[in-house]
Amino acid sequence: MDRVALKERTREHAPAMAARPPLPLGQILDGDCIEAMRALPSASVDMVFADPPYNLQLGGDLARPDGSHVDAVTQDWDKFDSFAAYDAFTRAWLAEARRVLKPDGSLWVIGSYHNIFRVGAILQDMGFWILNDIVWRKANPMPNFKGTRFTNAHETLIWASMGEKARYTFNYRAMKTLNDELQMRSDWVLPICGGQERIRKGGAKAHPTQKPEALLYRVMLATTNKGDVVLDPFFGTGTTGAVARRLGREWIGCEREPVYRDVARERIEMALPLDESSLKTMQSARTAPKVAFGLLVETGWIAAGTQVFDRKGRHRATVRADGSLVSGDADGSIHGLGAKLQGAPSCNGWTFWHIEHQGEVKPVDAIRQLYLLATEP
Amino acid sequence: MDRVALKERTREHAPAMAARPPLPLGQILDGDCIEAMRALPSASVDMVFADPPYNLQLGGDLARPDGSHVDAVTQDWDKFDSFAAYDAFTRAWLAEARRVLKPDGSLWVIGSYHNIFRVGAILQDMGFWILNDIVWRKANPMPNFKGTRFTNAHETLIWASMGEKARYTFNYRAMKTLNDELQMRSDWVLPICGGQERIRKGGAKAHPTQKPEALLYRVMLATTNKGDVVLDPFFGTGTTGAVARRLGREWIGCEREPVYRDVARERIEMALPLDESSLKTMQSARTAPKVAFGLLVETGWIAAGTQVFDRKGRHRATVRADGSLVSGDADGSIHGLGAKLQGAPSCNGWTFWHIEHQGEVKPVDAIRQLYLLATEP
DNA sequence: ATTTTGCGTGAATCGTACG
DNA sequence: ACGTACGATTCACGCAAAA
Repeated sequence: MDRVALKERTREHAPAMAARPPLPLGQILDGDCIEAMRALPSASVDMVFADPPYNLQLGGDLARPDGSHVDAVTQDWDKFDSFAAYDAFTRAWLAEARRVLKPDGSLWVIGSYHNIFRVGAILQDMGFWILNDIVWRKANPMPNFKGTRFTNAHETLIWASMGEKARYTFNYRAMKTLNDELQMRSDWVLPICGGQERIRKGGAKAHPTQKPEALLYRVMLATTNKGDVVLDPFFGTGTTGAVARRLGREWIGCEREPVYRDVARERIEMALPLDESSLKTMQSARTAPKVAFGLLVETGWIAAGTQVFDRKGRHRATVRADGSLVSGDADGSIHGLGAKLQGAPSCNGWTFWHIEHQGEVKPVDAIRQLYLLATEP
Repeated sequence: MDRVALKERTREHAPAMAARPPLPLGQILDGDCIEAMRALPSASVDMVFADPPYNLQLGGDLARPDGSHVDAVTQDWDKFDSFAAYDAFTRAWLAEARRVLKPDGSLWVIGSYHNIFRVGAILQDMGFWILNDIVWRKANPMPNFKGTRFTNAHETLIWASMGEKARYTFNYRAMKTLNDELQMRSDWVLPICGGQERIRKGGAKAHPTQKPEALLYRVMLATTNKGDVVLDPFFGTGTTGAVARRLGREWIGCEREPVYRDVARERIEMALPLDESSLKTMQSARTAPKVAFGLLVETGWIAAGTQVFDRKGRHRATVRADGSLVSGDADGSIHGLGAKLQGAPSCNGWTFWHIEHQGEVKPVDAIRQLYLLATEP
């Protein structure tokens, strides 16, 4: 895995070499996240992923043109008296996040224009060093029903290290493989969380702001390594925990609503960890084609760990988490490995590799077509 | 054109009713932008578009509000001090921008993750109300050569009104037309400025951060009207002026570098204004000529006594001679009765009620459109 | 069984004029 | 500063019901 930049030496993060309290791995801590984080030792986690309240400040009710009611975020946890109050809250949880992060760890925060500018400025003031801002471009956002503004079709994530000179983890090669051999950009197109993935209780959504697993998948695959500890101070229904388990990362959550904690625990229990070979991500350079095979893995159209094979059954391979394939000692992109196994100069992996899908054997290109049909036109 | 929300009345923006200094339209003001803006009358411009310096370490570009120089010589410079200086500079120019903006005017700022979070938080603190954050997704960004981060493939714009209750201009219909009859979203894909458009002096680019005209075109078309005054405090090579001229908007620039001023003047002179007919944009119903339902009855397009019904045939009503509807005991306007029968708080009668016209079932809005077509000058 | 149509819904700062 | 009346406004996706 890639380690970038020099190791930062700061007194505040010198690891305590004496006996340290054990980390509550795989646990959801009860109560206020700031209090909960205080119970954790300093410099002990590799990543913090935070989806704090956005402080939306919504007005009255909103109706669609057809008269139906928009189910808005009206929860108390999103209410703050003023920008100053929100800022104080933000400083408090960020300070704890900074304390528990290892010097080489990194921070992710997601937000919208309501809060993200404040969060970004505060974390800069605290010494965090912004590495990228990432735009999650929603494939299917809610429209602006009244025609008063531009459709609010994205959210923003900030990725920051502990300081300008800090090392941090960035799995460049895995990201490039995931993006079909093009550098991963700062704008990610992903659908919002809906369908089977959206957790419902009695027909209603269990949590108003559940994030898609594909988003966390990319975040974690890009900036943590297997076995790393990921802390989510605003755990909600546990998307972070579910993805961490799938990707072989350790996790700790904080969540003060008992209902969300229950939902999260049940959900994470059902998340199946990927096996060892699927988790190994590409380490070296390869060459390959166009529409990302990795995107199909990330979005769950093809699960990591899935077996693929050629039409005559002479070659088999396993899909890894970053969209690469592994077959015995050999690995590569769908195209590279196909060529290697056949001893051919090149291979169109999309038509070479097949998959069993709904009881039928289909080329993986068929899955791509399904994805394209479902997302593009 | 659309005006949204109530007119804000604040003392700070009460227009001076006495003689006002004339606006220096079509001029590039010399010197520091904060000083230059001080020469402009309060509440006099409709839009401010600002592309402030991004890089916090451009010591030469940073001056404190009192004019003193920000010392940025030492390599190990104090981040907090530099952020504070940048914030002071930002507050100073935003305060002047706020003073010169009309109560119904709006502000645009473009930036990257280096500065946009600070700018956004500060403008919120000053009372500006964020309407959208817009992501300019670069079609052709510079790659990340070292492979240490995600390719930084976007910049962020903030669009803000003078306050929560302020009116602002948003040409919804023009944007929808521009976007192939779909609502314009908050993510815009546009190429960076290059090729013929990129101004060069002796082979080298004349300005390091020249923005594409397409970006300003969309900004101005969306949020100003013909004849509006647009102020750009960081004029550079005058993209704002060139697009303003093309779109029939007035402009004022501030730029302290003589070289940029010369380039901008020459460039804007060559920009050809569009003719009147090209400038006419699609109007929303809100601003299109109003047609009362009663007028259609009065003029015989819909006869009194005609039966109207909702699309699913659950409700029927009869048109009365005064343009009201009656259904059993209930009556009212097309909107009021529609709402009443559905038990809804409101209803768009134009699309709710249908009529049989030439053997087809059509919303009554279709008849209004026919009327408009037939009576259009 | 397969295709078409209908309907519900998603982190939303979502109206204006005139009494 | 209210209240009240008028009237303008939606995209993509998942799933269920119907054809």
